[in-house]
Amino acid sequence: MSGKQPRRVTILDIAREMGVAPSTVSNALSGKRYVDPALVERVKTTAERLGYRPNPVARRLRSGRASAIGLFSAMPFAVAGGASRLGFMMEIAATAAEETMRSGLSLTLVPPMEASPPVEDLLIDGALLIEPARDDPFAELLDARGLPVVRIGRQPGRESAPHVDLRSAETAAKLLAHLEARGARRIALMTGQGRRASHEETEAEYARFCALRGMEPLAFRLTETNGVQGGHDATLKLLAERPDVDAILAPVDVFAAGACQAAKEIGRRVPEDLLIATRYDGPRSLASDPPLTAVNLSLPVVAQEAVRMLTAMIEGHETPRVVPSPEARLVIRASTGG
Amino acid sequence: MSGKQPRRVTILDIAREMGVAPSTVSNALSGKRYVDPALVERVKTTAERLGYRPNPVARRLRSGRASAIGLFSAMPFAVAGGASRLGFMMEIAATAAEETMRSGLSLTLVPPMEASPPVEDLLIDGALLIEPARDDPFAELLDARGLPVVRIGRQPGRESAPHVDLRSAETAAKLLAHLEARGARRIALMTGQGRRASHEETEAEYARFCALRGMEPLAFRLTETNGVQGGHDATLKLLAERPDVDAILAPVDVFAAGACQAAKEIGRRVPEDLLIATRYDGPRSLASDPPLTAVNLSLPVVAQEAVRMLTAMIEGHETPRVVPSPEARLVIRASTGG
DNA sequence: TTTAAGCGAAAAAACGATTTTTCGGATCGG
DNA sequence: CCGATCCGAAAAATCGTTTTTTCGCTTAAA
Repeated sequence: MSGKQPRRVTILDIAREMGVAPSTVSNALSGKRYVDPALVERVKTTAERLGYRPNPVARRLRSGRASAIGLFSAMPFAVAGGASRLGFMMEIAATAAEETMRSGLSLTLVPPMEASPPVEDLLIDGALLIEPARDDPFAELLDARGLPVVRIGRQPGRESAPHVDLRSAETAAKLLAHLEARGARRIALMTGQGRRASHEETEAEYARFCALRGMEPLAFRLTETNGVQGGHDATLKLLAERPDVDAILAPVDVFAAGACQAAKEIGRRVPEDLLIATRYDGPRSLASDPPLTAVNLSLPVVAQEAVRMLTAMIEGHETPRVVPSPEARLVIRASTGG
Repeated sequence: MSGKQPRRVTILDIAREMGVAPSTVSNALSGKRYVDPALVERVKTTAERLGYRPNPVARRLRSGRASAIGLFSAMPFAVAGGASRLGFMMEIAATAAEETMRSGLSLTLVPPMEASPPVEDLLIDGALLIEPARDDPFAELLDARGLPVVRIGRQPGRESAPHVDLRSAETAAKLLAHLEARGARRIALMTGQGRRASHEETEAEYARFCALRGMEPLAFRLTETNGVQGGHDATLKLLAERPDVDAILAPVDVFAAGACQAAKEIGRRVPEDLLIATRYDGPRSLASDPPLTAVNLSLPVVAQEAVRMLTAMIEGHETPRVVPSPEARLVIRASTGG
């Protein structure tokens, strides 16, 4: 069955085999110091023949070199995790893992958990942090540990930290314009309570939009951990108090899903009587009834960029501190009459 | 910004500070050997006071443990990866990551890639392998390395290897019975070419189903790497040659998605003229037009069980070699008249 | 009273590489 | 011809733990 592992070939085996010093083997293989070219060749051949694979742990202990990065989600459990675990984080994870492996590193998944994971014990050289809020605890732990971090989405209060900008203001503008074009005259906004850039930018854009049109702003911040139920309840209340609302922009997909449910329950047809739109075009927007209009955030590209920034930082290369995400594209579905 | 890092507190600092040996500090903190309880307390206090954080790299180098497991997908790129990266693997990844972290380990994502990832160099103590085919290359590499592996889905030819049984025969039986109940009289089967247990079991179940009813079997194996297009083309051909086919069971979701497309193109209405069902109830089955009837495979539970088995194996505990997945539940959607 | 166990803690070795220091021999200038 | 310089490679130190071995002391058995 699981036969015992044959001991791994080390640099010492090569040295013994050739009758040279381990340091010479190391230098020959890494090219850090000059070694006679003929000897380098012999070392390489021997290493190849013996099947030598450097031990990344040992290498790291001594030199502090890179071997893995972590992907953290700052999103609360009920939004990022929960029953249907798919979504934002996983979409980024898939691409990031591939890009990471391509750089010779590996990607450790640090899911949102009720009990905060032991950040200190993780063997990582850097981290990707998804949509951190203003006082994100992960961000603080990671910064305290002195690790290079690339944020996916600007972190309020840490504008100068390296990040991929998700351009939420533009996304909000697009969605609002779309709702208006579809006939909305009174649009309500439902964002999350977490102090994330996407919420703040969306609110600002919404305020501007309303001001320009003399539309009375109707903005709410819901607790993200309440999930679908939270969106549902808020929508019931909203529609009861303000029956003239004819569109809801709920960037958090679970809230939008809850809004759909609520509308159906009280007999408001979507999209005929009420338009609903969300931000992330993920499984939840598809699974809603009706499916939700959203935007394509090009998360694979975002993830790729983020990994590139992070690996550059780890290796000490220059890299721009802010990289914009590709322009978001509207994905029009039945919830706005697609 | 990131001021220079104050040298990290090591176990040696604690030892010096207290005038005891480093090994005593180690044993006091880890509890591996008996140390006077009063001394343990003092050590812990001192460690706390100095802000000691164990260095995971050094720990790993000495103990040989990577404290991580890998999640491998044997599924070909076009099915598991590609444009829409979500799905089976990611759904398992999300739960597995959480369960893994709960055990004090971390999870490394090894995505399906065109160029096979360097399995030898990964820092892992064990692996989860998703739906390996008979001669799966990952399985061979992992076994050759002597790593504990838990398969998610039985591997043909390696029946005795530890795995979570996905019970594909029962799943197939359920789907076939459902199609029949919805009026199907001539059901075609579209599986993949990879020699996976799920395909083999489904085919066997299908053969039995047909034999019992005197139904002529119409089974096809498509190349999985052809993705949606493959399912699309095969369906066009099938329906042209056998217009009497009134239902298609395509366990691979991309094939089912392709079948939907093809049916629409040639004016066969789904579900009125043609029933279509698939296996995995993931984003692709939701995103199809119409959404696809599928089964809930309880992947979170499956992932959790698999991680538990694997951690038990890594720690050398006893564990059953085969654990059955929960019973699959039909999720009836529009593609079969849901 | 002598010796053998037993015990908790100290000391040392080990993990596998990288980095720094030392060393022997050739080269060169004076 | 002697000493300083330079060079490539060997030797040693290092990274921070864990694991193994050794040690000094007390206690129990003979």
